[in-house]
Amino acid sequence: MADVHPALLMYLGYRHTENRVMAELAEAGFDDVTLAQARVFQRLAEDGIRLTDLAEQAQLTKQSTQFLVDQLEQAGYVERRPDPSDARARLICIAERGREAQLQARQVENAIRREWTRHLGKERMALLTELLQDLRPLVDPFE
Amino acid sequence: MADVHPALLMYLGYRHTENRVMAELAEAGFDDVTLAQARVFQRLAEDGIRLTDLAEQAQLTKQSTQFLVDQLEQAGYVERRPDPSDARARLICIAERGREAQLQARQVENAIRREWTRHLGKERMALLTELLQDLRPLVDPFE
DNA sequence: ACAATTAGTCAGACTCTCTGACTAATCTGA
DNA sequence: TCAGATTAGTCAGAGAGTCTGACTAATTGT
Repeated sequence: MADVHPALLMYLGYRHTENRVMAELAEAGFDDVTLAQARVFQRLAEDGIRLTDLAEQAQLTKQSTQFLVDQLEQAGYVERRPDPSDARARLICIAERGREAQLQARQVENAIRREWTRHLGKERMALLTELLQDLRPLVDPFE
Repeated sequence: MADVHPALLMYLGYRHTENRVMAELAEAGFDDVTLAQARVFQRLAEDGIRLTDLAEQAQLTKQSTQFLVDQLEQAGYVERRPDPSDARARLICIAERGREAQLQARQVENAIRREWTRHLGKERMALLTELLQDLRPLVDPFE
């Protein structure tokens, strides 16, 4: 069947990457992060993010996000700092252990990038990335 | 930041499509399907599939899959038939209401395909699909 | 200054997913 | 051939994840 929807193919690529990252994180000792936690963690920005914004990006309610961030904080992956611009808000930042996990995750991501590049060739891999980027305005609610 | 991982871009495309399908299904009256149910339903083959195989493809335990299939069956989206080749097994098939929902979902998918094609152009859309297909052996555990 | 909005929290219910223990049918090899 | 191992599915219970609703405190706008 040649007529598989591109979105399904995208899903396969994403799922494969997520699986690999989770597996290798666990192997590297980060075996206390759940998938749900990782999906939230993944969206943390370098300079911190508010719970509400994080929730919106993760497509979760802020209560659900809070539940997961609490666990990430408990486990040392994340810390909350006061938001200097708003006393109600707090900025969720990557903490020490989170930084280490992030490094590990990036290595897996890079490995996958290399595998895909080796398979497609450098040109076509660049093309794929470019095409996906082009599609972004249509599919990314934050762009 | 130009260096977003292609897998993340893939995720955005998939999530957008899934969101759209779910929203328009709900609008068309199929508002009793949950996301978890839909993700299982999506994997049903024309000639039926066994619970165990469905579970493997959905990356769930067979107990979880059973839980969701039971609900889909209750709601008329799915029916179970005996498997002629194995008296232990049953084939999970698409039922009447499921057929209707599938039709609706396909229309949304086709609409998205058209939108993407309009945005990228016919050539580049074909190229994207081809590149994603090429990647499939690396990312699809069933290929 | 005060009403409306926004950021976050708390509590409780419901959905989803898992592990473990089980039955029945099928397969395998001595 | 037939007894043990495997496979397909089920049942029960626990745990994780997600939601809605009600709330407090800070900020914004008029």
